Amino acid sequence: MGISERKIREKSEREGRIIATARRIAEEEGWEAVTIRRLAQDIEYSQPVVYSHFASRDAIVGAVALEGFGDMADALRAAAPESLSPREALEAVVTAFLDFAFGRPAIYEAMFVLPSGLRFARSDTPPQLRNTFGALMAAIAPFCRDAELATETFWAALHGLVELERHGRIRPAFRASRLSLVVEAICHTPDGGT
Amino acid sequence: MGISERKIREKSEREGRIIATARRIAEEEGWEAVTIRRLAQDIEYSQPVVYSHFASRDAIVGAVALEGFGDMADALRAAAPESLSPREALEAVVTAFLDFAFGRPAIYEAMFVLPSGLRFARSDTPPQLRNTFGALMAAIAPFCRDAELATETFWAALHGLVELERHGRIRPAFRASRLSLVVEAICHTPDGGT
DNA sequence: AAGATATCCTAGCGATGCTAGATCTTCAAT
DNA sequence: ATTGAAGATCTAGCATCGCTAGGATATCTT
Repeated sequence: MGISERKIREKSEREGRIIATARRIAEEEGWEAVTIRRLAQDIEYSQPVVYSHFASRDAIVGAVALEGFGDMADALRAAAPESLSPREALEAVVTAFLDFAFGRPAIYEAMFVLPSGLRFARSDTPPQLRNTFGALMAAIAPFCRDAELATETFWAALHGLVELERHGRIRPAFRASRLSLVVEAICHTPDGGT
Repeated sequence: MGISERKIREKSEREGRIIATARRIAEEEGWEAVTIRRLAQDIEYSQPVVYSHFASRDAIVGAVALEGFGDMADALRAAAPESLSPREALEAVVTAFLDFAFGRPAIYEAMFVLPSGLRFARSDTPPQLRNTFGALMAAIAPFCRDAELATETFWAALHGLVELERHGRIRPAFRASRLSLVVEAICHTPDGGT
Protein backbone atom coordinates (compact mmCIF):
# COMPACT_ATOMS: atom_id res chain seq x y z
CA MET A 1 0.00 0.00 0.00
CA GLY A 2 2.71 2.53 -0.90
CA ILE A 3 0.25 4.62 -2.86
CA SER A 4 -2.00 5.56 0.02
CA GLU A 5 1.05 6.24 2.13
CA ARG A 6 2.30 8.62 -0.52
CA LYS A 7 -1.04 10.38 -0.44
CA ILE A 8 -0.91 10.74 3.29
CA ARG A 9 2.62 12.07 3.00
CA GLU A 10 1.60 14.56 0.30
CA LYS A 11 -1.32 15.72 2.36
CA SER A 12 0.93 16.21 5.36
CA GLU A 13 3.42 18.16 3.25
CA ARG A 14 0.65 20.37 1.94
CA GLU A 15 -0.49 21.06 5.47
CA GLY A 16 3.03 22.07 6.37
CA ARG A 17 3.14 24.41 3.41
CA ILE A 18 -0.11 26.04 4.51
CA ILE A 19 1.31 26.66 7.97
CA ALA A 20 4.63 27.90 6.66
CA THR A 21 2.91 30.21 4.20
CA ALA A 22 0.61 31.62 6.87
CA ARG A 23 3.60 32.21 9.09
CA ARG A 24 5.58 33.93 6.35
CA ILE A 25 2.75 36.23 5.30
CA ALA A 26 2.01 37.10 8.92
CA GLU A 27 5.64 37.95 9.58
CA GLU A 28 5.99 40.01 6.42
CA GLU A 29 2.63 41.76 6.23
CA GLY A 30 0.76 41.07 9.46
CA TRP A 31 -2.05 38.66 10.26
CA GLU A 32 -4.75 40.65 8.53
CA ALA A 33 -3.02 39.81 5.25
CA VAL A 34 -3.38 36.10 5.97
CA THR A 35 -6.60 35.29 4.15
CA ILE A 36 -7.85 31.92 2.99
CA ARG A 37 -7.84 33.10 -0.60
CA ARG A 38 -4.24 34.21 -0.32
CA LEU A 39 -3.17 30.94 1.27
CA ALA A 40 -5.00 28.92 -1.37
CA GLN A 41 -3.34 30.90 -4.14
CA ASP A 42 0.13 30.49 -2.62
CA ILE A 43 -0.15 26.71 -2.25
CA GLU A 44 -1.77 26.50 -5.71
CA TYR A 45 -4.99 24.88 -4.59
CA SER A 46 -8.54 26.13 -4.24
CA GLN A 47 -9.98 27.48 -1.01
CA PRO A 48 -11.94 24.37 -0.01
CA VAL A 49 -8.68 22.42 0.02
CA VAL A 50 -7.43 24.72 2.76
CA TYR A 51 -10.57 23.92 4.69
CA SER A 52 -9.93 20.20 4.28
CA HIS A 53 -6.83 20.76 6.44
CA PHE A 54 -8.10 23.34 8.93
CA ALA A 55 -11.63 23.85 10.14
CA SER A 56 -11.27 27.62 10.29
CA ARG A 57 -8.86 30.49 9.95
CA ASP A 58 -8.39 30.45 13.71
CA ALA A 59 -7.16 26.87 13.49
CA ILE A 60 -4.41 28.02 11.11
CA VAL A 61 -3.41 30.72 13.58
CA GLY A 62 -3.37 28.00 16.22
CA ALA A 63 -1.05 25.81 14.14
CA VAL A 64 1.41 28.68 13.71
CA ALA A 65 1.12 29.44 17.41
CA LEU A 66 1.90 25.84 18.28
CA GLU A 67 5.06 25.94 16.16
CA GLY A 68 5.89 29.20 17.89
CA PHE A 69 5.60 27.63 21.31
CA GLY A 70 8.01 24.92 20.20
CA ASP A 71 10.48 27.56 19.03
CA MET A 72 10.08 29.60 22.18
CA ALA A 73 10.64 26.61 24.43
CA ASP A 74 13.84 25.88 22.55
CA ALA A 75 14.96 29.51 22.75
CA LEU A 76 14.32 29.75 26.47
CA ARG A 77 16.13 26.49 27.21
CA ALA A 78 19.06 27.43 25.01
CA ALA A 79 19.36 30.76 26.83
CA ALA A 80 19.99 29.09 30.19
CA PRO A 81 22.78 26.49 30.05
CA GLU A 82 23.52 24.78 33.33
CA SER A 83 26.80 26.60 33.74
CA LEU A 84 25.01 29.82 34.65
CA SER A 85 24.18 30.87 38.16
CA PRO A 86 20.47 31.02 39.02
CA ARG A 87 20.51 34.80 38.81
CA GLU A 88 22.33 34.78 35.46
CA ALA A 89 20.02 32.11 34.14
CA LEU A 90 16.98 34.10 35.19
CA GLU A 91 18.26 37.21 33.45
CA ALA A 92 19.07 35.24 30.33
CA VAL A 93 15.64 33.63 30.17
CA VAL A 94 13.59 36.78 30.64
CA THR A 95 15.78 38.53 28.09
CA ALA A 96 15.27 35.66 25.67
CA PHE A 97 11.53 35.92 26.22
CA LEU A 98 11.45 39.57 25.28
CA ASP A 99 13.83 39.05 22.37
CA PHE A 100 11.51 36.41 21.00
CA ALA A 101 8.46 38.61 21.46
CA PHE A 102 9.95 41.65 19.74
CA GLY A 103 11.97 39.72 17.19
CA ARG A 104 8.99 37.74 15.89
CA PRO A 105 5.97 39.82 16.75
CA ALA A 106 3.58 38.02 14.43
CA ILE A 107 4.37 34.61 15.92
CA TYR A 108 4.07 36.08 19.40
CA GLU A 109 0.72 37.56 18.48
CA ALA A 110 -0.54 34.17 17.31
CA MET A 111 0.68 32.59 20.53
CA PHE A 112 -0.73 35.07 23.02
CA VAL A 113 -3.17 37.52 21.52
CA LEU A 114 -5.15 36.14 18.61
CA PRO A 115 -7.88 33.56 19.07
CA SER A 116 -6.18 30.25 18.38
CA GLY A 117 -8.14 27.65 20.30
CA LEU A 118 -5.09 26.73 22.39
CA ARG A 119 -5.64 26.02 26.08
CA PHE A 120 -3.21 25.93 28.96
CA ALA A 121 -3.35 24.14 32.26
CA ARG A 122 -5.61 21.38 30.96
CA SER A 123 -5.19 17.68 30.36
CA ASP A 124 -5.09 18.20 26.59
CA THR A 125 -2.51 20.97 26.67
CA PRO A 126 0.10 20.18 23.97
CA PRO A 127 3.72 19.54 25.02
CA GLN A 128 4.97 22.69 23.26
CA LEU A 129 2.95 24.78 25.66
CA ARG A 130 4.01 22.75 28.68
CA ASN A 131 7.65 23.00 27.66
CA THR A 132 7.51 26.77 27.30
CA PHE A 133 5.94 27.11 30.72
CA GLY A 134 8.45 24.60 32.08
CA ALA A 135 11.44 26.52 30.74
CA LEU A 136 10.20 29.66 32.44
CA MET A 137 9.51 27.82 35.65
CA ALA A 138 12.99 26.26 35.69
CA ALA A 139 14.49 29.75 35.75
CA ILE A 140 12.18 31.10 38.42
CA ALA A 141 11.91 28.09 40.73
CA PRO A 142 15.21 28.73 42.58
CA PHE A 143 13.83 32.01 43.89
CA CYS A 144 10.53 30.97 45.42
CA ARG A 145 8.57 28.27 47.11
CA ASP A 146 5.41 28.03 45.02
CA ALA A 147 7.10 27.86 41.64
CA GLU A 148 3.95 27.41 39.59
CA LEU A 149 2.26 30.44 41.09
CA ALA A 150 5.38 32.55 40.77
CA THR A 151 5.85 31.48 37.16
CA GLU A 152 2.30 32.42 36.27
CA THR A 153 2.76 35.80 37.90
CA PHE A 154 6.08 36.74 36.38
CA TRP A 155 5.14 35.29 33.04
CA ALA A 156 2.26 37.75 33.21
CA ALA A 157 4.71 40.55 33.95
CA LEU A 158 6.74 39.70 30.87
CA HIS A 159 3.67 39.41 28.70
CA GLY A 160 2.38 42.72 29.99
CA LEU A 161 5.66 44.42 29.19
CA VAL A 162 5.47 43.13 25.65
CA GLU A 163 1.86 44.08 25.11
CA LEU A 164 2.00 47.57 26.59
CA GLU A 165 5.11 48.36 24.58
CA ARG A 166 3.60 46.94 21.39
CA HIS A 167 0.59 49.19 21.89
CA GLY A 168 2.64 52.29 22.60
CA ARG A 169 1.61 52.49 26.27
CA ILE A 170 5.09 52.58 27.76
CA ARG A 171 8.43 54.09 26.71
CA PRO A 172 10.41 51.78 24.43
CA ALA A 173 13.71 53.30 25.52
CA PHE A 174 13.28 51.95 29.03
CA ARG A 175 12.68 48.34 28.14
CA ALA A 176 15.92 47.12 29.68
CA SER A 177 15.32 49.08 32.88
CA ARG A 178 11.89 47.58 33.32
CA LEU A 179 13.32 44.13 32.74
CA SER A 180 15.94 44.74 35.43
CA LEU A 181 13.18 45.74 37.77
CA VAL A 182 11.28 42.53 37.10
CA VAL A 183 14.39 40.47 37.74
CA GLU A 184 15.01 42.38 40.96
CA ALA A 185 11.46 41.70 42.01
CA ILE A 186 11.78 37.98 41.41
CA CYS A 187 15.04 37.80 43.35
CA HIS A 188 13.94 39.82 46.36
CA THR A 189 10.34 38.86 46.86
CA PRO A 190 9.69 36.51 49.73
CA ASP A 191 7.27 33.90 48.50
CA GLY A 192 4.22 35.05 50.34
CA GLY A 193 1.60 34.58 47.70
CA THR A 194 -0.20 31.64 49.19
CA MET B 1 -28.42 81.87 16.74
CA GLY B 2 -30.17 79.36 18.99
CA ILE B 3 -30.99 77.17 16.02
CA SER B 4 -27.46 76.33 15.05
CA GLU B 5 -26.68 75.75 18.69
CA ARG B 6 -29.52 73.29 18.90
CA LYS B 7 -28.07 71.51 15.86
CA ILE B 8 -24.67 71.32 17.43
CA ARG B 9 -26.26 70.00 20.59
CA GLU B 10 -28.26 67.41 18.68
CA LYS B 11 -25.20 66.30 16.80
CA SER B 12 -23.30 65.95 20.04
CA GLU B 13 -26.13 63.94 21.56
CA ARG B 14 -26.17 61.66 18.57
CA GLU B 15 -22.46 61.12 18.92
CA GLY B 16 -22.99 60.20 22.54
CA ARG B 17 -25.67 57.72 21.55
CA ILE B 18 -23.33 56.09 19.04
CA ILE B 19 -20.69 55.67 21.71
CA ALA B 20 -23.16 54.43 24.30
CA THR B 21 -24.67 51.98 21.81
CA ALA B 22 -21.27 50.67 20.80
CA ARG B 23 -20.38 50.21 24.43
CA ARG B 24 -23.61 48.41 25.23
CA ILE B 25 -23.38 46.01 22.29
CA ALA B 26 -19.73 45.31 23.05
CA GLU B 27 -20.52 44.54 26.67
CA GLU B 28 -23.49 42.35 25.84
CA GLU B 29 -22.29 40.53 22.74
CA GLY B 30 -18.61 41.32 22.24
CA TRP B 31 -16.86 43.73 19.93
CA GLU B 32 -17.32 41.63 16.81
CA ALA B 33 -21.04 42.35 17.08
CA VAL B 34 -20.37 46.09 16.93
CA THR B 35 -20.80 46.75 13.22
CA ILE B 36 -21.48 50.04 11.52
CA ARG B 37 -24.74 48.71 10.15
CA ARG B 38 -25.86 47.67 13.60
CA LEU B 39 -24.94 51.03 15.12
CA ALA B 40 -26.71 52.88 12.33
CA GLN B 41 -29.83 50.83 12.83
CA ASP B 42 -29.82 51.33 16.60
CA ILE B 43 -29.51 55.12 16.38
CA GLU B 44 -32.06 55.15 13.54
CA TYR B 45 -29.83 56.79 10.96
CA SER B 46 -28.06 55.50 7.88
CA GLN B 47 -24.48 54.27 7.88
CA PRO B 48 -22.89 57.40 6.36
CA VAL B 49 -24.22 59.38 9.31
CA VAL B 50 -22.11 57.22 11.60
CA TYR B 51 -19.12 58.07 9.43
CA SER B 52 -19.90 61.76 9.76
CA HIS B 53 -19.10 61.37 13.45
CA PHE B 54 -16.23 58.86 13.35
CA ALA B 55 -13.71 58.36 10.58
CA SER B 56 -13.58 54.62 11.08
CA ARG B 57 -14.75 51.77 13.26
CA ASP B 58 -11.47 51.99 15.17
CA ALA B 59 -12.29 55.57 16.10
CA ILE B 60 -15.51 54.36 17.73
CA VAL B 61 -13.55 51.79 19.69
CA GLY B 62 -11.23 54.62 20.68
CA ALA B 63 -14.12 56.75 21.91
CA VAL B 64 -15.38 53.92 24.11
CA ALA B 65 -11.82 53.32 25.31
CA LEU B 66 -11.47 56.97 26.24
CA GLU B 67 -14.65 56.84 28.30
CA GLY B 68 -13.28 53.67 29.85
CA PHE B 69 -10.07 55.40 30.88
CA GLY B 70 -12.11 58.10 32.54
CA ASP B 71 -14.08 55.48 34.45
CA MET B 72 -10.97 53.57 35.40
CA ALA B 73 -9.20 56.66 36.66
CA ASP B 74 -12.23 57.39 38.85
CA ALA B 75 -12.36 53.81 40.10
CA LEU B 76 -8.66 53.72 40.98
CA ARG B 77 -8.80 57.04 42.80
CA ALA B 78 -11.94 56.07 44.67
CA ALA B 79 -10.27 52.85 45.79
CA ALA B 80 -7.49 54.68 47.60
CA PRO B 81 -8.78 57.33 50.00
CA GLU B 82 -6.10 59.21 51.90
CA SER B 83 -6.95 57.49 55.15
CA LEU B 84 -5.32 54.27 53.98
CA SER B 85 -1.73 53.34 54.63
CA PRO B 86 0.52 53.12 51.56
CA ARG B 87 0.39 49.36 51.68
CA GLU B 88 -3.40 49.27 52.04
CA ALA B 89 -3.78 51.84 49.28
CA LEU B 90 -1.57 49.82 46.97
CA GLU B 91 -3.57 46.66 47.59
CA ALA B 92 -6.82 48.52 47.05
CA VAL B 93 -5.65 50.04 43.77
CA VAL B 94 -4.33 46.86 42.19
CA THR B 95 -7.48 45.06 43.29
CA ALA B 96 -9.60 47.80 41.75
CA PHE B 97 -7.62 47.47 38.54
CA LEU B 98 -8.35 43.79 38.23
CA ASP B 99 -11.96 44.25 39.27
CA PHE B 100 -12.40 46.77 36.50
CA ALA B 101 -10.71 44.51 33.96
CA PHE B 102 -12.78 41.43 34.77
CA GLY B 103 -15.97 43.31 35.56
CA ARG B 104 -16.06 45.15 32.25
CA PRO B 105 -14.02 43.02 29.89
CA ALA B 106 -15.26 44.67 26.72
CA ILE B 107 -14.31 48.15 27.89
CA TYR B 108 -10.95 46.84 29.02
CA GLU B 109 -10.44 45.25 25.64
CA ALA B 110 -11.13 48.55 23.91
CA MET B 111 -8.69 50.30 26.21
CA PHE B 112 -5.78 47.91 25.98
CA VAL B 113 -6.12 45.35 23.25
CA LEU B 114 -8.07 46.56 20.25
CA PRO B 115 -6.67 49.10 17.81
CA SER B 116 -8.08 52.40 19.01
CA GLY B 117 -5.65 55.05 17.86
CA LEU B 118 -4.95 56.12 21.43
CA ARG B 119 -1.36 56.95 22.33
CA PHE B 120 0.36 57.21 25.67
CA ALA B 121 3.42 59.16 26.75
CA ARG B 122 2.97 61.82 24.08
CA SER B 123 2.16 65.47 24.08
CA ASP B 124 -1.35 64.81 22.76
CA THR B 125 -2.17 62.10 25.25
CA PRO B 126 -5.69 62.82 26.58
CA PRO B 127 -6.17 63.58 30.28
CA GLN B 128 -8.18 60.40 30.86
CA LEU B 129 -5.12 58.34 30.03
CA ARG B 130 -2.82 60.54 32.09
CA ASN B 131 -5.16 60.32 35.05
CA THR B 132 -5.32 56.55 34.92
CA PHE B 133 -1.56 56.32 34.82
CA GLY B 134 -1.36 58.93 37.56
CA ALA B 135 -3.70 57.04 39.85
CA LEU B 136 -1.57 53.94 39.51
CA MET B 137 1.60 55.92 40.05
CA ALA B 138 0.24 57.55 43.19
CA ALA B 139 -0.19 54.13 44.73
CA ILE B 140 3.21 52.83 43.71
CA ALA B 141 5.35 55.92 44.23
CA PRO B 142 5.78 55.45 48.01
CA PHE B 143 7.63 52.20 47.40
CA CYS B 144 10.29 53.20 44.91
CA ARG B 145 12.55 55.94 43.66
CA ASP B 146 11.85 56.00 39.92
CA ALA B 147 8.08 56.06 40.15
CA GLU B 148 7.41 56.35 36.43
CA LEU B 149 9.54 53.34 35.58
CA ALA B 150 8.08 51.29 38.42
CA THR B 151 4.55 52.24 37.41
CA GLU B 152 5.15 51.15 33.82
CA THR B 153 6.55 47.87 35.02
CA PHE B 154 3.88 46.96 37.52
CA TRP B 155 1.15 48.23 35.28
CA ALA B 156 2.51 45.70 32.79
CA ALA B 157 2.31 43.02 35.45
CA LEU B 158 -1.34 43.79 36.09
CA HIS B 159 -2.15 43.91 32.40
CA GLY B 160 -0.36 40.62 31.86
CA LEU B 161 -2.33 38.97 34.64
CA VAL B 162 -5.56 40.12 33.02
CA GLU B 163 -4.60 39.05 29.53
CA LEU B 164 -3.22 35.64 30.40
CA GLU B 165 -6.25 34.84 32.50
CA ARG B 166 -8.63 36.10 29.80
CA HIS B 167 -6.92 33.78 27.32
CA GLY B 168 -7.00 30.76 29.61
CA ARG B 169 -3.24 30.68 30.11
CA ILE B 170 -3.22 30.74 33.91
CA ARG B 171 -5.45 29.30 36.61
CA PRO B 172 -8.40 31.56 37.46
CA ALA B 173 -8.65 30.19 40.97
CA PHE B 174 -5.27 31.65 41.91
CA ARG B 175 -5.98 35.21 40.85
CA ALA B 176 -5.84 36.58 44.38
CA SER B 177 -2.62 34.73 45.16
CA ARG B 178 -0.91 36.16 42.11
CA LEU B 179 -2.09 39.61 43.06
CA SER B 180 -0.64 39.19 46.53
CA LEU B 181 2.64 38.20 44.97
CA VAL B 182 2.68 41.34 42.83
CA VAL B 183 1.99 43.51 45.86
CA GLU B 184 4.77 41.74 47.76
CA ALA B 185 7.11 42.36 44.88
CA ILE B 186 6.32 46.08 44.79
CA CYS B 187 6.81 46.43 48.53
CA HIS B 188 10.07 44.50 48.78
CA THR B 189 11.91 45.39 45.62
CA PRO B 190 14.74 47.86 46.06
CA ASP B 191 14.48 50.33 43.22
CA GLY B 192 17.42 49.18 41.19
CA GLY B 193 16.02 49.53 37.73
CA THR B 194 18.01 52.51 36.62
C1' DA C 1 -38.73 83.18 -4.18
C1' DA C 2 -34.43 81.30 -5.56
C1' DG C 3 -30.00 79.90 -5.20
C1' DA C 4 -26.52 78.00 -2.07
C1' DT C 5 -25.46 74.95 1.56
C1' DA C 6 -25.90 71.34 4.77
C1' DT C 7 -27.75 67.02 5.74
C1' DC C 8 -29.06 62.49 4.88
C1' DC C 9 -30.05 58.19 2.28
C1' DT C 10 -29.89 54.65 -1.42
C1' DA C 11 -27.07 51.81 -3.61
C1' DG C 12 -22.96 49.71 -4.34
C1' DC C 13 -17.72 48.40 -4.29
C1' DG C 14 -14.33 45.30 -3.03
C1' DA C 15 -13.19 42.43 0.43
C1' DT C 16 -13.77 38.68 3.98
C1' DG C 17 -14.74 33.58 6.02
C1' DC C 18 -16.92 29.80 4.69
C1' DT C 19 -19.78 26.15 1.96
C1' DA C 20 -22.95 23.65 -1.38
C1' DG C 21 -22.90 21.20 -5.47
C1' DA C 22 -20.82 19.81 -9.63
C1' DT C 23 -16.80 17.65 -11.82
C1' DC C 24 -13.08 14.91 -12.25
C1' DT C 25 -9.90 11.30 -10.77
C1' DT C 26 -8.84 6.97 -8.64
C1' DC C 27 -9.62 2.42 -7.22
C1' DA C 28 -12.02 -2.10 -6.25
C1' DA C 29 -14.99 -5.61 -7.79
C1' DT C 30 -16.95 -8.03 -11.46
C1' DA D 1 -11.57 -4.28 -19.64
C1' DT D 2 -15.92 -2.23 -17.52
C1' DT D 3 -18.42 -0.25 -14.25
C1' DG D 4 -19.81 1.78 -10.06
C1' DA D 5 -18.42 3.64 -5.65
C1' DA D 6 -15.44 6.64 -3.17
C1' DG D 7 -12.47 10.28 -2.73
C1' DA D 8 -10.33 14.60 -4.18
C1' DT D 9 -10.77 19.02 -6.12
C1' DC D 10 -12.85 23.06 -8.24
C1' DT D 11 -16.32 26.58 -9.58
C1' DA D 12 -19.48 29.50 -7.99
C1' DG D 13 -21.82 31.65 -4.58
C1' DC D 14 -23.82 33.22 0.20
C1' DA D 15 -23.90 36.42 3.82
C1' DT D 16 -21.44 39.84 5.89
C1' DC D 17 -18.05 43.33 6.60
C1' DG D 18 -15.92 48.44 6.39
C1' DC D 19 -16.42 52.12 3.73
C1' DT D 20 -17.98 55.64 0.00
C1' DA D 21 -19.83 57.93 -4.33
C1' DG D 22 -23.60 60.42 -5.91
C1' DG D 23 -28.19 61.79 -5.74
C1' DA D 24 -32.20 63.46 -3.11
C1' DT D 25 -34.08 66.30 0.44
C1' DA D 26 -34.36 69.73 3.72
C1' DT D 27 -32.61 74.19 5.51
C1' DC D 28 -30.56 78.65 5.46
C1' DT D 29 -29.16 83.10 3.17
C1' DT D 30 -30.07 86.68 0.29
